[in-house]
Amino acid sequence: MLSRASDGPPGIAPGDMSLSFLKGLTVLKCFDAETPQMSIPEIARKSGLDRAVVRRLVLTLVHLGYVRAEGSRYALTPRILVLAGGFLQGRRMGLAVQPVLDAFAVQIGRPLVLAMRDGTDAVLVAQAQSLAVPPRLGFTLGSRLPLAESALGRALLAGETPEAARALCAALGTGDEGLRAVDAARASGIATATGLVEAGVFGAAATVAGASGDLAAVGFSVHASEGAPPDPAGLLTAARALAALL
Amino acid sequence: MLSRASDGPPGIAPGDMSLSFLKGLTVLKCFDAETPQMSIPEIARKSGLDRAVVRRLVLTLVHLGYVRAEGSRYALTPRILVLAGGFLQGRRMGLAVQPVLDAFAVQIGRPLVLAMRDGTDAVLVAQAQSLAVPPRLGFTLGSRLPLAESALGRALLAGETPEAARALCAALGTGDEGLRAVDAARASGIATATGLVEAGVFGAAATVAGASGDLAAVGFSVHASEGAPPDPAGLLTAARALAALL
DNA sequence: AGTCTGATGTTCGATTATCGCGCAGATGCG
DNA sequence: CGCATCTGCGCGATAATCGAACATCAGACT
Repeated sequence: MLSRASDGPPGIAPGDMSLSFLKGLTVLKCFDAETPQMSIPEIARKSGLDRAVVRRLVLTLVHLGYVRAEGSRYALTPRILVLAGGFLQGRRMGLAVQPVLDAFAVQIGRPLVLAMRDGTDAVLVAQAQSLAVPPRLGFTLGSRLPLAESALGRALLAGETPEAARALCAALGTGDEGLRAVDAARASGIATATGLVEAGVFGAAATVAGASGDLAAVGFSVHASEGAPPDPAGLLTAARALAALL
Repeated sequence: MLSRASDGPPGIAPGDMSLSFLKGLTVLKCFDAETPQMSIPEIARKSGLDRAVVRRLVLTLVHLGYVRAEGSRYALTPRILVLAGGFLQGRRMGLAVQPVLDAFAVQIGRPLVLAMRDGTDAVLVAQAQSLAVPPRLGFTLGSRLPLAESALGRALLAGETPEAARALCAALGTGDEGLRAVDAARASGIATATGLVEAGVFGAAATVAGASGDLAAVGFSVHASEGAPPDPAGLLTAARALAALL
């Protein structure tokens, strides 16, 4: 995992990268939902790096304000969100995308989420509530969803070329069902998934082919206990409106 | 700005940090709302680093998937949000905080935001909509607000000890008005600010003294054109509910 | 079209920042 | 108390990094 070796063409020559920076980012991503707070040796075990190396990297993060010491353990600070804000504000998520997402959430009557592909995952990049419906799995910005088993992921795959979608499904080791679901989504415009990410949950999503080249998916999910889901056709309208903004 | 030198006690010895990692993070934070897309020389100018150094650091970010090339310019990818997700999920923002924030946004009738202090700024860490009210300034997670001129910032200062609040106001070079506003907020429980962050906007916030030590502020804002703001007392109830979760 | 200039991309020998072993101290357990 | 294990940290050796200099590119001008 910690490697300057290129895994695929066109790779980046090892001499064209910074090993220390790569290690530093490896340390940074050790802080996650399961382990928000860790000691130096815990980070060393999780990252596979030497304790002394981890110590210098963590102290660098402390110096810059991204991490703070809590006793002999370390945790991320809110400053890490500012890095995310660079992405969100750079793409005008707050100014342009969020109001449209909010309006469609009200119109459709369900909380909506917007996701983009990151490797073989769908990553949440915006969300809107329409009612005080509790998020089912506690998703936040940055939450990952599987590409082949979630409606959002399938909508993202549907937005790729058939070749790219097939390659991604192969990389995921997904069965024919996932690829068929993606093909169906491409044909109908609406991707669905039931009970794959969470038992009893139906999800629907539409592909957002951004005018400036960004690919995203907008969708909602409904638990069986909440009654029948709304007509997903509204997602197509939302997708068209969002496409102009991405 | 790019320095291993310690600015305040207790500092971290230069030998205890990684200069390459520090430079890398300096490059990462160059990507912001104003400059979401930059070339190597542009990043070099903005960061004060040599072009060759920037090139290696940027290619490291490309290799790890945090940045992608768009022609000869580079931009952040959604993967950067996953780092933010580590913070958000580690503090159960999605699972525990968001539903409470959503419920109070409905109850109070205004979109609500939750902020935490980051140095001399307030940083947005969560937000909830009640109606399809467009965010005024396009705020996203990670957006910064001034500590002394915003209701949220003043509520955060009110949650600090009087000594710490005074020191922060001194560091900000704020006038007596800011400090008086903080003192008033500490007394009443509600911080307010009118027309300082944006003309014609009234903001109100309450301090959230988290049970586990986290300090936050919850608040809303209303533009004069939207009519009278709701009674801010609801923020006190929201603050108490959120305090149990932070 | 050709030339010039400034900007940008890239290389590689020199230098220094980084590595990680080994030691000292702390902690927990029998 | 003794022992085993874990953690923090120093410093000589070395590999990673630096950045000057060169190569290439892009745009302006004639």
